Amino acid sequence: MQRRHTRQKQIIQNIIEGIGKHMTAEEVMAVLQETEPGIGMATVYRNLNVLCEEGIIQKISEKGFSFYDGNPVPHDHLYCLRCGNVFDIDAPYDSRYDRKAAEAAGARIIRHSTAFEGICKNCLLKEEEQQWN
Amino acid sequence: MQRRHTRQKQIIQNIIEGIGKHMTAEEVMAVLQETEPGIGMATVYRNLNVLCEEGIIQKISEKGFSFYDGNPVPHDHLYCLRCGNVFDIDAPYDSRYDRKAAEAAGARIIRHSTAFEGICKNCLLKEEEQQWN
DNA sequence: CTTACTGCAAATTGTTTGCAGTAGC
DNA sequence: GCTACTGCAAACAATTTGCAGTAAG
Repeated sequence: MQRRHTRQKQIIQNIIEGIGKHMTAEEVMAVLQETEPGIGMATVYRNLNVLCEEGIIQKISEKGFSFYDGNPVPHDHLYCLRCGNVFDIDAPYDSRYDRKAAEAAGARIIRHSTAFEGICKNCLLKEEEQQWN
Repeated sequence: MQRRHTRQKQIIQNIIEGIGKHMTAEEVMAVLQETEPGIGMATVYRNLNVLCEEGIIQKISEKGFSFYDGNPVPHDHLYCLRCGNVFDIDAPYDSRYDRKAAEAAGARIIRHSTAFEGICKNCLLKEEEQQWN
């Protein structure tokens, strides 16, 4: 089944790769509507799934959120318990972790990604300001 | 708002703590029906959420799965790409990881958990058997 | 007695699917 | 021209919510 190159798929890919951060299907849809109204939600989901299969983007499902990330390389995330936002953690991929887990589980590990929970930079700053009131 | 101690909540807690592995809300429901038919799905969800809030159990949402775990201590998981099952990884919690992430993001990290993807022990064994056919 | 909790059904959310029409190749 | 892809609506799964009745304190 030879895959076809369509306008809508190209546009969707451009949006996620261009914006430089992960977004939900809903957010992709919203951006899409600005320039190309009339494209259906189903098309968005279908193309996001295809792009994942092709390894061009990555689907991130953690802590009940679902994001699509233009950067297909596995990387870690921080979930801010205060503001609820999700941030990329820019730390190098540590394959020693894979080896340790492989040993502990007797399994072959392909990749990992870590979900951190805490308070993000912004919320920490806000908290500090509060101290002076 | 003083919380009340109810029979259904106690039963649900017993099930998850007793079974020694994480289970979906659906699975809790199934076990529940064997001994206590008539308890509604909504009650299961409500009590699971309350138990999470109280820190007695833990909700795990990764890779599109949602589990409830009787062990509230954060720990890592392996998602088998072959059989689709989820396994606990029994490795000690490494807080150095938290410190590294805190530094990289300028954030305060409370905890983390890592999702590994790979091939589980069972599937590796099956694969080996295939070699001889 | 008071009101938090229950069981049911209906609502909501996020995502997928069926189908007739459209458009890549 | 063939058939994969689209847009829409309907279907779906997982979870939450509204409500009248029940039971914990």
